Amino acid sequence: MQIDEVDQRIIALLVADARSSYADIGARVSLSAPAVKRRVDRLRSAGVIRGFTAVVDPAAVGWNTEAFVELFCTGRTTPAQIAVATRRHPEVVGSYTVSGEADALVHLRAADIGHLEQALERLRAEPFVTSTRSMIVLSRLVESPTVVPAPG
Amino acid sequence: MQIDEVDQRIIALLVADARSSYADIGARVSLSAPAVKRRVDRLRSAGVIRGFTAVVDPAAVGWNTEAFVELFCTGRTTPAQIAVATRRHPEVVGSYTVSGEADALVHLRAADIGHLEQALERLRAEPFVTSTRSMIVLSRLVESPTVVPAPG
DNA sequence: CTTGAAATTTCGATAAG
DNA sequence: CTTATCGAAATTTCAAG
Repeated sequence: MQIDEVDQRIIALLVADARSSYADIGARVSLSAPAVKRRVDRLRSAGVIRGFTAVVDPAAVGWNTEAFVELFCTGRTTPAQIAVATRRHPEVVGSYTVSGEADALVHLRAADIGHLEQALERLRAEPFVTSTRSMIVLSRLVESPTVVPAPG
Repeated sequence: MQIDEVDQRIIALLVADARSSYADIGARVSLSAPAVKRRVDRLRSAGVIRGFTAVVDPAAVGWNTEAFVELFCTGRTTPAQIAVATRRHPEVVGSYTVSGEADALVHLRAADIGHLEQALERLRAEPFVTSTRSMIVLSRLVESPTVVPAPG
């Protein structure tokens, strides 16, 4: 799909504030509200824009503990297997296959250390997991929800 | 601040779709639209809801390469130092101090391997960085923008 | 094929109960 | 918190570039 500079600016504006009106966006990109809506609809159906979400402070809803866990897997483990296995756990907020020593990196978010330990235990129980190495997050320094290239 | 079950359900609905109307949300939580708006306003000013954003497919906007980099730092490096240093780089989408071997974990997103290498080089040039260990993301299996505890 | 303008419907914000 | 109201925004339709 083709994305022009106007689309990029619209995307950037929606990332900054998903609730801004089409008229507001239109004013900034020199287009009418319906024209903006059509572009947004097109971007949505093309999958460029996956959706709109609220950014929530995890601590405020009681999720105070976070960790990144490196997974070491048995020889013939497929990414698909890791995907379905990690997706099962509600504590998993991110999961990636990676190059390097480990086979996968899993981002966990839990209520507290006890909850985290329990989630980790469940992860380790997956049949293809041979071992894990955990990094507990001490403080979150940066966390951008999404990133778009700078307009221009 | 106090968050009740209704607030939690409202948050969950907004995470699922930040553009749903107050009336729609109200219908699902058995409240009127103004009542929902008041709660959302309260949650926003309390910082529980940080904002609303569009979820964008990074690949669709030309960011095809991703990596997690472990930072090893000199003895007296503070989290604040790491924060300001990592925040400077536009490729950094996440940055955390962690327990374990490394001192920090940095999540990078770049256009391609060349761009990633360049960003990594800039990171390694930070005075307090003694060494790094990179995990290049081969495939993204799970990536939830945010997570809220299951309602109920 | 995309835009802009007008018309209709829906939504948001506020006041009152 | 709810109902009611007014102004604004979204959405559809349609005509024009």
